[in-house]
Amino acid sequence: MSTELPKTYEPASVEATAYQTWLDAKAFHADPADPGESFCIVIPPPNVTGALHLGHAINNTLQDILVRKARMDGHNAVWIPGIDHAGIATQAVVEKQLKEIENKTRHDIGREALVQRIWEWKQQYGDRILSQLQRLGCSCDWDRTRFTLDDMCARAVRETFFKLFKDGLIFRGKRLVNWDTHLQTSISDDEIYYENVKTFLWHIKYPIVEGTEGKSDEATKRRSDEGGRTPSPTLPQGGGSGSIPSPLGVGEGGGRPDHLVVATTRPETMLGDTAVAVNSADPRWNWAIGKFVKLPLTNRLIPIIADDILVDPKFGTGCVKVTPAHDPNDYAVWQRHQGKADQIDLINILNSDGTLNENAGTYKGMRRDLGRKKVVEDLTHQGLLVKEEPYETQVGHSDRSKTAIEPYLSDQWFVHMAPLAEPALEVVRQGLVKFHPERHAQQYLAWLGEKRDWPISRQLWWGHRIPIWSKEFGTRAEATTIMQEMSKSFECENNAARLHESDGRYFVLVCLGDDTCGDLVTGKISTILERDGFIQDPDVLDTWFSSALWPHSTLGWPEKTPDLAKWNPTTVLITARDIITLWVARMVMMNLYNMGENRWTSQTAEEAKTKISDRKSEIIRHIPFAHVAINPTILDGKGERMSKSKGNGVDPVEIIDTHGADALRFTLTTMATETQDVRLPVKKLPDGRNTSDKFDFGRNFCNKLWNASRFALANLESACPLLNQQSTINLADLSLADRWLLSRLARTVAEANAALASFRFDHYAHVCYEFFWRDFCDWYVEIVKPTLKDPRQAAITAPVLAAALDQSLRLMHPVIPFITETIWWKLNDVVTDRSLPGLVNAPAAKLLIKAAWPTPSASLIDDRVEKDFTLLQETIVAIRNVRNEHKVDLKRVVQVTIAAIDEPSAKILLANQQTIALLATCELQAVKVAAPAPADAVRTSAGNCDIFIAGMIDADAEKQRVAKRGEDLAKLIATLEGRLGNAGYIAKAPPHLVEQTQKQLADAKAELAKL
RNA sequence: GGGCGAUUAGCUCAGUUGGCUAGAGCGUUCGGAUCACACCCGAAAGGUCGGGGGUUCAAGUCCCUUAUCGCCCACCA
Repeated sequence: MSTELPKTYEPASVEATAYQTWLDAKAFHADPADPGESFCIVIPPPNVTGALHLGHAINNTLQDILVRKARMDGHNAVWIPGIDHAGIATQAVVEKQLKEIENKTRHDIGREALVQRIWEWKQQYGDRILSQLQRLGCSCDWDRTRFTLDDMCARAVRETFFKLFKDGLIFRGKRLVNWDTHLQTSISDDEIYYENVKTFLWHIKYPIVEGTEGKSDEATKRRSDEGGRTPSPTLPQGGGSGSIPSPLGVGEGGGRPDHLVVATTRPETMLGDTAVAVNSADPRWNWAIGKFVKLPLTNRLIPIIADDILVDPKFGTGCVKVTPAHDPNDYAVWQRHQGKADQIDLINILNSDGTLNENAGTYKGMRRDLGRKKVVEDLTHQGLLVKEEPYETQVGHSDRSKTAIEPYLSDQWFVHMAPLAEPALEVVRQGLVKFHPERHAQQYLAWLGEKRDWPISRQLWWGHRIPIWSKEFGTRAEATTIMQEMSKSFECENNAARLHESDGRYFVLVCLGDDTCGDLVTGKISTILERDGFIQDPDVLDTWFSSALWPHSTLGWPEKTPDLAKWNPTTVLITARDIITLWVARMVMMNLYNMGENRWTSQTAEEAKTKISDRKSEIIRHIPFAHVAINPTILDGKGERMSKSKGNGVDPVEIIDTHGADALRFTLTTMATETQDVRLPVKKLPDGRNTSDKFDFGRNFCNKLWNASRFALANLESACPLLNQQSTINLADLSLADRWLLSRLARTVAEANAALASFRFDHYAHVCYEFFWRDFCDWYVEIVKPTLKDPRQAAITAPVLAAALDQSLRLMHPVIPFITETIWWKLNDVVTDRSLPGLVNAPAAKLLIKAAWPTPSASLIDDRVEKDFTLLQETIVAIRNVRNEHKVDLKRVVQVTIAAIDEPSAKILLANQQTIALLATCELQAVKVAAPAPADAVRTSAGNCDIFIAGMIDADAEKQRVAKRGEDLAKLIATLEGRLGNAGYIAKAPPHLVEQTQKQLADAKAELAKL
């Protein structure tokens, strides 16, 4: 017997073999020259820092489903795998290791050595991630595995940076960044977490100075130079007598106070204050606008300005100290007032390590917490501290170093977003890029719509080094001259130079797009530059900069490769919703920019809209992907997001060990709904590994498939002679069950197609489950058991069984590839041709992964057949039901008489009486219209046919059963009568519904009457 | 504070444009070692669809409101 298959499906014994077979057959490998419609998915590259968890498992399972389906559809399909170098996260991990094992910092070993160590680390952990994907069954084209820091990606990064620089979209600027004083790097907003900290709100007196004599600060000078205009034209005259009395700082003389009070949680930052802001509509303070205060401890004079955005008069004292260099809101004030009459200064008081610098005067060198203590002490001594009130606030901390972040003014590189964002917004608005579910587009549009400039420099060593060399010159003229000379010697188009002015200093910045196109004699351009005193920027790029290029950089861009021509735009991106902004939006921007012929940008929304409307067919070739499908978030048992940083991630390999890869995949796929996140309680095994009962669902399904296949294979083998002399089978030769099964099969394939086309993975898994377990196993297989033993009947049944199994395996292969592939080989051994000519086409294939997707003839879908079969099912269930209620022994054959409602029903039931007898363990006495009820028989019904079962002796059980049915009917009748009694219903509801209700009522009444 | 989502059986979730006596799996109860499968088979119990309004002939489904939970964004000196 060919079914030496074990009774229970053992994933471990087949998975490795199947996977190796696919690899050996190069089944994952794609060639752009091959025929077939392009289908491409690029993997969301997992961070090299961590092992994969179940969140990755669901994401990659869904991708694998689509790519396997596409392959079976005959598309030229490729799935590009890869890993992200994850800048700060990776460097932090290796630095931590360095500290723990060797007690060294990165400065001890230097840039090159550290980067070398990170590469070693990457090798080890990157391989682990790839092997996890392989255990999961991912059919990635491993020959095309990329790393965001490899040479191919680096080339794309340099080229992109260069183009952006040349187009003026990259600029250098001083910005307030989130500064990690420990790692001494800027970090992005998403790398910050907030902690509640109990501190104080200190209220500090700032004395008001009448007049402006004695002031010497720049801002005042500038204002004087500009003619001493009134700072705030909206200032109402004679304020101060307003109805709100000032509780604080009322001076002895007159009605006006001689000082104002500000409140702060960070008193040490007052050393960098450059203004005090009030609301122009606040009568308590608006009279003071334009005056000055003497900043305590430093004795600098700083202006009182109006800023209605910053200051909420209802909050606190109504006066806000402004420290532009150390607070994001205050920085915004500085920006708002730049170039205006009341522009203010910007003073940085911190060093990059978080200590106070020379601008902090006598506090220089102190750490920020010490400085704070000292400032409070000194203010207290001077009697300027009004109040110290307990206060709880949230302080941002670095995700990596766990230390408090500091808003810090620093030189950074930025990408100017607006011109890139407009086209990216428009392609989504116009539906060239579609989100699934659609609502996620909102987040994308909202975020991108802000067009906030993108800070791309990171003070790290691990990453793409910024391809800029710079040198300072004494004067603008000198710098300009050098620029001109350089432009002569730079024949190559791939380099650009620009003059940069900062704080009155002049720099020449040179961006090298392609360092290799220098003079062949003198060598690389960078070498020449460095010889001339230019130095390369020490910073590296934000990881997202390289990730943003992923859909084209992985395919070889900027080279015009066959891969790129074939597979970009890619077909669909599947990702988690938390990186819609950081990643998805940027990919859309950069693909449009890089792949568009003329590095297209748009200054206005209108311009973008017009261009895209007019040239849709062209633009559609420049998007990175046509669809973005968002997969659910995996939560742990407590409902918290599974993530590496939280440490609650579960390794999919542990689940695969206990349940099998297919069970994991199938279960996760049923959970991939559009709305719900997936809550996955896990439990610890004695050996410390995790597992979860949730995956029993998938494991059971696989086991069912395994055993149904064992049954089918054993029976097909014995029917083999019949199969090989197979003659054409006509629909008319088939039994009701055969035709029903084929109808259900065809319907299921259609539903699966629709589900996958709309990224409803849960629907796909669901229809597979229903068809295979419920229809195929529970009904069809049970019905054909005796048929298969009769050679005459088996001549029809066996081919149908073989075809149905063949199609089922194809249908389910994308979600459960290992088990279906393994069974496929066995099926190939037993029956070579499973086609039913004209009905089911089943082209032979050695490997299922390369087989054709099922395409049973649509004409097989037959509502009439399905309805007739339902009558058969209901009849059987009704008899089983009564048997169970009466506790009839399973083996006891009961006598049944069926009084059919009409001739067609009688005909169906009569034709299938053997099936009824078999599945309901009964003997049919009579099946005909209006058959008389035998004496002492219990009555039940199905499809309005009366079913009489003789020999039921449990009177109590019967009484109960009848009573319950009577109650149900009474309820139903009341509902239906109510509906029909409603004049509106009769008048307005569609006639077929009214008719249906009337019929239901009549049937219910008739049944009740018979009870 | 703004945006999005969720709330349906003990648990985890489906429920397509409003039109069923609201479904599934697990769990529970009853019956079963039947020769594909006990990771199984047959059957049953279990829900006024978070609360309150409204629209409609008809609401789990649409609108308003409210409560609770989750996520994203912006964050109060």
